[in-house]
Order: sequence, then C-alpha cells, then structure tokens
Amino acid sequence: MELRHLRYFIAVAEEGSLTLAAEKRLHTTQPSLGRQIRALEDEIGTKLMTRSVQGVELTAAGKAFLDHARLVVTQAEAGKEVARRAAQAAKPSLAVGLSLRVFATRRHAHP
Amino acid sequence: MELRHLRYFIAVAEEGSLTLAAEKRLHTTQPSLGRQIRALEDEIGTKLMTRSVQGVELTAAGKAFLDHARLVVTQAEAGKEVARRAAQAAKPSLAVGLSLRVFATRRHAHP
DNA sequence: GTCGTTTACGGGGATCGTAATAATA
DNA sequence: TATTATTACGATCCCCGTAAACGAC
Repeated sequence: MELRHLRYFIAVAEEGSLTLAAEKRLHTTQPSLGRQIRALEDEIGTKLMTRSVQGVELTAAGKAFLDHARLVVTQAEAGKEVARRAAQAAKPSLAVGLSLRVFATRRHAHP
Repeated sequence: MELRHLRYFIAVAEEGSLTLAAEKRLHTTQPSLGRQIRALEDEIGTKLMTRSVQGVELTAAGKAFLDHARLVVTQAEAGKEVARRAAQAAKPSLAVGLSLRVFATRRHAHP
C-alpha cells in the first residue's frame, strides 16, 4: 500500500465513479485506476466499493477506510510543511536578507 | 512521496546508518536506500540528515519530519485494520459466536 | 587501509494507455 | 443503445542490485 493508492481511493470515493475520478481528478484512465483500487482491496482483504453501471458506492469497510485515508494523506502533506519550516528556522537571518536582494534586482532585470 | 519513502526514512533514522538500515531492517541495499532518501529530500526541498563516515544524523527538519512520518505509517496500518473489522462487522453473528467459543475453551485449557 | 556514502549502469518488474469485451438499464 | 467497469496486450518508466568511485578518518 502506498500513498498513491490512498489518493486514488479518495478521489474515486468523492466522485462516485472510476471514470470521472480518472479523467477529472487524476488525469489517468479507467483501467489504470481500476487496477490500483483492486490492488488496494486485495491487500486489505475486502471490497471497499461495489461496482455498478451507475458508478461505484462505498461499502461499510470503504467508508471506514476513507476517514483514515484522508487523515493519512493530510498528515503526510503536513509533515512536509513542518520539515520545510524547521529547515527555514535553522537559518533565519540569511534567508530573509537573500530574498530581499533577489526581489530588488529582478525589477530592473525584467522590463 | 510514497509510504515507502517514509518507511525507509524511519528505518534509517532509527538505525542511524544507511548501511545498517538497508541490510538489517529493509532487506535492500545501500544505493537503493540512498536514492530513496535523496528523492524524499528533493521533494521536501531540504536535507533531512547529514551524512558522515559514522553514519547519518538527523537535521532539525529531519527530526520534525520523523514524528509525522511515524504517525502517517501507523495510521495507514490502522486504516487497514479498521476496514477489515468493518467488513467483518457486516456479518456479525458468525464472528461473535466464534469468539465466545474460543474464550470458553481457553479457561479450561490453561490452568 | 577501512568504513560509509555516492555515482554509473544494465536488467526486471510494475504501471500505464489503447483497444476489445462484458454487463446492465 | 449508451454508460460503466473489466480484461488483454505492448510499451514505457521507475526501481533495484552489482560494481566502481569518492571521502573521511
């Protein structure tokens, strides 16, 4: 299981359709997305959604998993942001001074 | 960024060495692990650890990121477990009956 | 010279996209 | 018949493992 699987699953759950999620949200194709969802279900060991002509609908397991999936993806992004802030906090004065110099020169160099 | 990167990063942080983490924990090789860590650092945009002959040591950003990484991996596993339980809960009578039988017999079998 | 990380390179596996198939309303 | 998901099939891309190189003690 990778974060990609969770992102895909969230998109499908919110769109209610593999086709829509693939084309509108994920910029990929139905078969690819269907395979990823199937792989996720295989690893977990249970169906997360029921397929039909109208699209897909989450099972009880799928609904339970969706909450965790959202949390995981959100916290992964938060972790990146925290690391970036921590890195900036380590060298505060230099970074600020440099930014000011760059902005000042670009105004002249870009007519 | 994928869960694999986080699992690798956690292992390296806890072992304090790419070599040890690769061989003992992840059953892979140094170069592969080094590439993954580098890719993670590139995406975040900052160094997470300093390399030296003694091994590796986390930077401030790395320490901050480690907490989130552990949380993310843990909750991803928790999500799987929750989904499995939800799937079992959908067919309750059989599972409950089985659990009671098991507990009842263990009291006699374990003096 | 030894230990640990990085770079180079070739091979293998997983994923992707297109096209065809199945199923249902 | 129209819409949706699945299966089949090549091709491509990413990742891995081996081998060589670099750096620091």
